[in-house]
Amino acid sequence: MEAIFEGLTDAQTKAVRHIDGPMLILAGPGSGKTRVVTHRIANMLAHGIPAWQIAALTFTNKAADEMRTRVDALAPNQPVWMGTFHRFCAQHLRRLAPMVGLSENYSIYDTSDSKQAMKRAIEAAGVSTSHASPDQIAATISHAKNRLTSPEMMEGQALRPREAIAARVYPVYQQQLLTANAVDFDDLLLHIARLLRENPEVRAELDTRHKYILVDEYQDTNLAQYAIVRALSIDCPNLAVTGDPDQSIYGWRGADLNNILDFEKDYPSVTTVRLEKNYRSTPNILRVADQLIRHNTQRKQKDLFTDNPEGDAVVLRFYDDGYQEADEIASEIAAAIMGQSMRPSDFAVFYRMNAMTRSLEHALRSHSLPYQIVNGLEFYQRREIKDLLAYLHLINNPSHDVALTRVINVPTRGIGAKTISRLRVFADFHGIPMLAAARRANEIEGLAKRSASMVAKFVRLYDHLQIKATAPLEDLLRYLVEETAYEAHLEKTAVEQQDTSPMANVDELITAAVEFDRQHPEDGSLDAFLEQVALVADTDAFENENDRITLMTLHAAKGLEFPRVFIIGVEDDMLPHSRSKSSQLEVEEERRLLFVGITRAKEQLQLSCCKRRAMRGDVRPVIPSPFLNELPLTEMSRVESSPKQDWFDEEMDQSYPDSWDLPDESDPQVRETTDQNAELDQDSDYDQDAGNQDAGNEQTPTVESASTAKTGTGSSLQSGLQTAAEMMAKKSTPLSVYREGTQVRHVDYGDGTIVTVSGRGPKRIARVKFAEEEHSFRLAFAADDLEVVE
DNA sequence: CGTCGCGATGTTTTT
DNA sequence: CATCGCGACG
Repeated sequence: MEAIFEGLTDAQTKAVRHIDGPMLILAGPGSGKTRVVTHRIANMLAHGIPAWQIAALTFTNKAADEMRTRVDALAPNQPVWMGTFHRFCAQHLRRLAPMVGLSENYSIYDTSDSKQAMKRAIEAAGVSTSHASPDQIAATISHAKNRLTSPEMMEGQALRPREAIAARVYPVYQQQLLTANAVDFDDLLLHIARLLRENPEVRAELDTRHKYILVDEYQDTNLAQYAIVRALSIDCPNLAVTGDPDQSIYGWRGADLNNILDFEKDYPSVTTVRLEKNYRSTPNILRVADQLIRHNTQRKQKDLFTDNPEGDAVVLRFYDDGYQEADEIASEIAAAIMGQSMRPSDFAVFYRMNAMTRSLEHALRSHSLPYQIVNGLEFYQRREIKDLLAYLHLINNPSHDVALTRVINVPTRGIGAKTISRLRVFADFHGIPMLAAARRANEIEGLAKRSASMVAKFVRLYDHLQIKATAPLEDLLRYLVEETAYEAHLEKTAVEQQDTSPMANVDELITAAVEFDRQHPEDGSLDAFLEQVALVADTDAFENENDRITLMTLHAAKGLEFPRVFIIGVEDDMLPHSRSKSSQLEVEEERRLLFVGITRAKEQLQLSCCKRRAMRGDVRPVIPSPFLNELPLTEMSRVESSPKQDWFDEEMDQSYPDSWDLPDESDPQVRETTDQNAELDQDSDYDQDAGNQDAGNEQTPTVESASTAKTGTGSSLQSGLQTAAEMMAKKSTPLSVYREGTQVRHVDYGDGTIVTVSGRGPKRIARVKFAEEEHSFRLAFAADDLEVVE
């Protein structure tokens, strides 16, 4: 009990002590919010509240995992429910499915699935896509769902042309989802929200069941999520929400800032706690963040303060182009790891768009620096993975039309587009799933005898696979690969250019399945596995515990912290993004996005901006982000790039005016600070090398320092770390000891022999035969667990 | 029916 | 630049 309150401030203690009744925790960045929430849960448990009555809803899996880990440390093995809103809904919907016209084994369509379904619905609705693309229609419908608008409601109110078009597709799309026994991401929330509203018994039951509810990042909730939380807090209004209006960055997804701004009105008896003291960042960093966010109007003024030491000035850095930006950041990180004994995991690079990782990856790799890209998709986007998952989906839910369409001719079995289209039309006409239509292939007019028999053959294969539906996942997957001759298909259709062998990915999927079986011995059903895959993406698949530089979008950065942060591409049309400049509200959200990025940094922060950037093929001049002018430039360290001496640059430089500078040069304050900073640069001790070189007139100092750093760091890493990027260094790598026939020992499985090794680089996978079983290991991650036996 | 290659096309952020 | 969709050919 003592430990629960140890070292907390008064405000924190107040929040942790609070048990019954509504509470609003306004938590600035780095104010120990997670600490408060987890300690509060521990305190509730200590007061005898049953763990199963507590549910903590988060926005991302990452946040839920973090919370779980920290609660476990305080109160081990308590069945407190922690997870995302979507998972929460998915689990309740399993049980309640029949009430909304679904079966328990319903499928969750991911974004690409629903895109497919959307296209089909658009076609079936006879809507032309010349005025609105499928993506736009999908976005409009998604938005409607997030506002709890049903197809009928939309018909009555549709005003704008785009909405009118979407309103015609919406009911068709929804009906097709129902027929497919499927839901999209939005439906998970929508179905539950409607159930709670329309069904008092269900509402009352769940309200009591989840007597204590915590919501994290409340500023990011949309109307559907708001309605859910509200409905669960009527009889038992023990709702505690945490959030920060300044960190609301999901407006585009329907998040409504008013949910948090009006919380005190919704729950008049609320206890409000403000956590304003920052434990994370230096005053330098906080002042920059504070100055920036003050330019927003949609906010509650908050005073951020800290006891931390002053630290280094925030750096505002200009580079010639994205390549230089990436390369110099890599050099700087390499130098810091070498000279200041920093670790790769101390660094993070944030950017507005996923597309900006290319040059970074290249640079980090050439510096032999280990990194990880926190990015959804990737693995689950791969063709072979999607194929196999589609089979699993279809086995689990015979109505999954998107999955059927994907696999019916994979491997090719003579069922072409025409046949598929006939099946679809027949299915639509009878309102049945396509697999059911396939079973009645002989009834379909105009279907060639040959095609019909191919379809029949596929149905037989399906029924054959179906037998194994309840087997352990590993068995099922292996059986599936075997029976469909999938490996042969992969070889036949191999695209010789990938650095990863498709079969290695298949092995990895099997490994994931084995892992899932192991972690869920009781409920390890196919259903649960697919749900997990659908709701996780692989954002948090491999990230904790490995010592790597983190690359991620500003959105993904929320909730995290790093000693040293680089934010790249702080440029106009990038941040704010060109598509988010149409309204003041959108620009404010972009500003909050930068605010979130800045406040992730604990010790050092650099914002950078290029003079030109390669975008979709050609190089274009860049205007610095208008946000830069909102920062306290006088106290920041401004570093210009050293112009390279080659014809290309000279030519390019001529196309830029000498006065190239931040926008709005008429502002006298900016001019002044700019000049002052020219001096500051020379004194800056943030990075001695870079500072001196950039201030001086030497010819190619930057290049020089980069190459020094490269070799130096490479060797230091060789001795210390085992990482994916390190393996990519062309010659002898530590992991090369893993070959076919190598004897290894594993902590859990004992002694074994490597049977095969496949894939290259970070995806290199070894298949190991142990006494009783075989397992695949992604060497980059498992090397520590696989000890080589002499 | 299947595959290949071309041209056109469009690029934010995520459960 | 990269993917996607479509059209022509085998």
